[in-house]
Amino acid sequence: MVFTEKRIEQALHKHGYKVTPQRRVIIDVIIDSHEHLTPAAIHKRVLRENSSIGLVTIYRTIEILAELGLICEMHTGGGCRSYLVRRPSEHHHHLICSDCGKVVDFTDCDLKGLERRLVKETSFKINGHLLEFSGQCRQCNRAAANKNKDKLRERVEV
Amino acid sequence: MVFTEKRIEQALHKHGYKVTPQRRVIIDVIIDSHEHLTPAAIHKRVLRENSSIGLVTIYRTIEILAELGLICEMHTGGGCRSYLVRRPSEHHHHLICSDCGKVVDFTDCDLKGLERRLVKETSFKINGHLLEFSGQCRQCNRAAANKNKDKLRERVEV
DNA sequence: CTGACTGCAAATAGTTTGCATGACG
DNA sequence: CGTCATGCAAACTATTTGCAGTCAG
Repeated sequence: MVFTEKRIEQALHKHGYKVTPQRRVIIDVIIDSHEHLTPAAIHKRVLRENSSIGLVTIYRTIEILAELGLICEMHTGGGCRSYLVRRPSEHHHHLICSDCGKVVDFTDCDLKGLERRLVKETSFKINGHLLEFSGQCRQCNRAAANKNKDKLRERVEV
Repeated sequence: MVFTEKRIEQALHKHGYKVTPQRRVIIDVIIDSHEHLTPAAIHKRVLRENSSIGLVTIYRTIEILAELGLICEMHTGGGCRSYLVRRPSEHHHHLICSDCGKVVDFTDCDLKGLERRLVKETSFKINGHLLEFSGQCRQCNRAAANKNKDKLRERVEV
């Protein structure tokens, strides 16, 4: 089950956002398409319904929808440029610290079983996968913990 | 073990690319940094070594290095904009057809064991993960197979 | 009514291209 | 020496912002 138009409109409402005709069209387009759409692609389709909606409105609307967790962003290659020397091993993954950007590589991901099941269930031919964990490294985690401690202290003192 | 400067220069050479001072500096910077660097960040560091290297050269060099598989691109959120209605289930992943863009969702990814091991080995606090499989859906796979058949036929006929 | 929303135009950021000059092999 | 590489400027593309008018609640 996927969010319906009504559900999305309720969510907008609940968070103090207005439900405008433009937003309705944009939401319809995203719901009707089962592909992942770039802002420009959404705009193109939206224009078929209402030729006066600006691309800016698409950007502003998807920002809100993403913020409310109603749509999700995908990573389809290209665009996110960030590079690292590669390990010659044919295959590896990353564990990335979202605070300091530190990267730890790991090789064995043990997804064969899952992959086999997906192939069986979807009839896809699977060529590859992208797996990344994100979190906080030891230092950043500790730093964050200390900061919280400070904050608590402040609250008590005030 | 990671690609060394020498290895990378050999690879450039082997593929008919020249080893210039600019490329040396860029390669050094990428090797020396264990973080993932954006083109702009690479440029900044490169300027410390040689203040006359242009950002354009960074772009052209990383393009080659990526093409030769010497560096790898990472996905660190933001930048890749492409959206889809979200399933209300708290957690899911995608299987994406690289030909037609069709997306299949799946929920259970069974990474707990791997996650536990990573936590133990790296002392990271893991907050989340990004998992995507890419491949060809049944239709596109079939279409591709037919096209290949046609190609083979052509070759035979010519 | 009033604050949030919209469209336009302009600003900004990121990336690519054309071209004359320079240098690796 | 020829070919590929470089740097500059300009062109593009993608995204964000400022603003005045408009509209949902």
